[in-house]
Amino acid sequence: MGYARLFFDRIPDPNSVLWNAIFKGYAENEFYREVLVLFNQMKRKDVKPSAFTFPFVLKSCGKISALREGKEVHCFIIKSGFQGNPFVGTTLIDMYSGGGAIESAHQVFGEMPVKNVIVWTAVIAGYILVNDVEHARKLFDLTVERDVVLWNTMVSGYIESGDMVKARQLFDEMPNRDVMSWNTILVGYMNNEDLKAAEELFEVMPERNIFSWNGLIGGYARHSRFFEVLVGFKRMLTESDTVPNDATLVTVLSACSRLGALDLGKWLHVYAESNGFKGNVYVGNGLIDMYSKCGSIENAIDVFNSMELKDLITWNSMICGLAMHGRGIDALNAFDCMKSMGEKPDGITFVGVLSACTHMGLVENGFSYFQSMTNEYSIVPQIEHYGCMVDLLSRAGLLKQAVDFVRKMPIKADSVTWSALLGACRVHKNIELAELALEHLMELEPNNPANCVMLSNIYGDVGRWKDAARLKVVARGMGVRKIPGCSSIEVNDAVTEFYSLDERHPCRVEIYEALGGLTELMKSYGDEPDLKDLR
DNA sequence: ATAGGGTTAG
Repeated sequence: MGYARLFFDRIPDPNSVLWNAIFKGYAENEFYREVLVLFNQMKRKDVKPSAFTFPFVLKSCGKISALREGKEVHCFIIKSGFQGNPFVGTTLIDMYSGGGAIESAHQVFGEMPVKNVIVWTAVIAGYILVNDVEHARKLFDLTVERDVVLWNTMVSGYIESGDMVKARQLFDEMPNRDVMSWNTILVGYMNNEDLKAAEELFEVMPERNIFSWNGLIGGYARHSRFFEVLVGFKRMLTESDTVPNDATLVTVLSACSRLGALDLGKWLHVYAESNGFKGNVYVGNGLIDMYSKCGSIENAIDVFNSMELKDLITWNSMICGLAMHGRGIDALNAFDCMKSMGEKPDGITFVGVLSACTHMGLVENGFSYFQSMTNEYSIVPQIEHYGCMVDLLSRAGLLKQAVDFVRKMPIKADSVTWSALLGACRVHKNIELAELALEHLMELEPNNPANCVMLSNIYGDVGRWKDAARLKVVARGMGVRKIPGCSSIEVNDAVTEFYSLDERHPCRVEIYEALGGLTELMKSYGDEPDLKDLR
């Protein structure tokens, strides 16, 4: 765009076609503000816009939610007699409904002399966007011409409102379906918690494209079914001609992160580099996160350094990854570096920054970063940030201050916050505050036995066995079993889950013998393993 | 040279 603009600026009296070309360039590259600035210049130079001008300008207004400017453009359109143009009208409808002004969108629609199927689709999509499916359906029933896009729009309207029955009914009524119709209903089932229906549909689809595969794999990922993500990806590679794209890789990388599948993650890294994804910001971000969460922070840093283009998520992934690995200084340095590169931090950046402070015990620094959120960056701290502060104080052993902080918080503390405090009470052996934390946790999560088990363990630590037993009984009385903490390890190209004291593995005897040997070895180095939790 | 539908990351 830089060169295009230089060239444009040297044209003595650009006509409307040339103006439209520069608008198109800026709109396609998401420089929406620049489109509006240039449109004003065009008006000042008295160049008459054509019907082609307004779609670019209106789209830009919509994208940056500049409804006020959009209305001015609308007036200009009426004055210059373009309001009947279907292209202009459609973009007006789109802009108004995108800004929540559905009445204005409907008015534009009503005043249009020629309503083709695209105009109808735009206004129906508008009603869907403002959660008025019923109104959308009424309009749909009034249409005389229906093409596959209109049908798909109405089907996805029902899906977004959570009504899969109506969506499926309409899908079955469709005179003809394209791949997108199938993909829409597939993702619909996935997002409305019916994985089985989605899986069955996937098997009978007449045709699949990249969106079908990503819909399946991405749906699994959203439901934390990470093994299925890997299985789906392997199926895609072996039994289809569809080539993975960046969205596919990002999804599979996130599954690797959660499963600790470092070898597969490394394979994906090589695959990405040799298949044209070098320099893809999405994939790079996924790789940073995968390497961090799989324990390989050095590889994460290498990916980070190799990325020429970085966005907010790149920085956030790196900062959070470093904090996660206890490299607080590096995390805070990265934060400074980010600012000097002109990238604006957001709420998630501060989750990383605050947890970096927590792991280094930097209470005062943590507070000044917390203050800077509102003072310097006008970011309103959310519950997770208050939780970070409670965690910061708690882990530093300042339990009393942590409770005071909770009392002064403008938001009600959630279970994560109280659990952080409860966990720290165990380390710092503070029974009184542990009991207080449990009281609140019982209110917030009355059916989670983990909280009672934790307090029971704290009693056990200090030898109050009666109280410990009493709370174990309470925990058991909750009717649900505590979900055991589960971990996973990648061995020989497969990921295996395991629990504490797991007896399921065929090699359990050898595994526990090796663990016993390691424990002895640690003792010989003077380390005394704390085996309390293995009771 | 312009308008309506689907997937991804912290």
